Amino acid sequence: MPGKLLARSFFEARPEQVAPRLLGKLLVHRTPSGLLAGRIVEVEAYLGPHNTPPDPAAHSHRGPTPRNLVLFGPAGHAYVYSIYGRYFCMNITCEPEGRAGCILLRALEPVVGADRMARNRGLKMESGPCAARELTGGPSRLCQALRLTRPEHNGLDLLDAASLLQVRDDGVRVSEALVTPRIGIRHAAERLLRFAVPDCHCVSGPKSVAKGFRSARVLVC
DNA sequence: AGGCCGATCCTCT
DNA sequence: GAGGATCGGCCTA
Repeated sequence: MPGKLLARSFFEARPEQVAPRLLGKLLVHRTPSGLLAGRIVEVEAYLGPHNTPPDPAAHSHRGPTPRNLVLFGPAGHAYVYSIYGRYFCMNITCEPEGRAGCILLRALEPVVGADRMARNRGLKMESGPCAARELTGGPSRLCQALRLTRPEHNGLDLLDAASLLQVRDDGVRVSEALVTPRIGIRHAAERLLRFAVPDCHCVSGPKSVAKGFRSARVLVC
């Protein structure tokens, strides 16, 4: 297994603070047929209802429901939900237990098992820099590539050595992050809560968004 | 390169 | 009963 597990305290903080620091970390899935791993290169922060101003784009906006209950539990767990009847998206919970807040994973860079990810996505294995974006560039694409589903993975502890799904730190540091509005939402569409590795060819969205047109760069502390 | 559209179904009101 | 943190195909240019 590459790298080491992260401390719970890493995630027991505000999502907008955790999100940029999550860039460069590994998402590792131990499947029956082998290890799948990708480096996190694009994320979005979604804020819990205790915040002022509130975040109407967040699933936790109107308080706990059967679907979003995991968001109000302890930090460092997987929140996986289904969308548009066909896809899944994966988040990591933040904030101390009792408060909601999470980080949506929007893109990975394939690290281990790219050939199997391509098969999981129903793609032929091509070479070149364009392939990675099609493989794991997008919140539902990365779930498909790593075989992540709500029934199997929602609520899993990502910081437990025994867990099949983990977030790990292999020492790679991302010093700078691109900050832009979040993608694909109706409410609070102007807030700068999307964070991406600058100039990464794996990030999702239209090219203008991917390249960070009209965005800011911040140092990651 | 960008915009529109349909697929498809779960969740909450 | 409506709408959604998406994707891929097809259209225009």
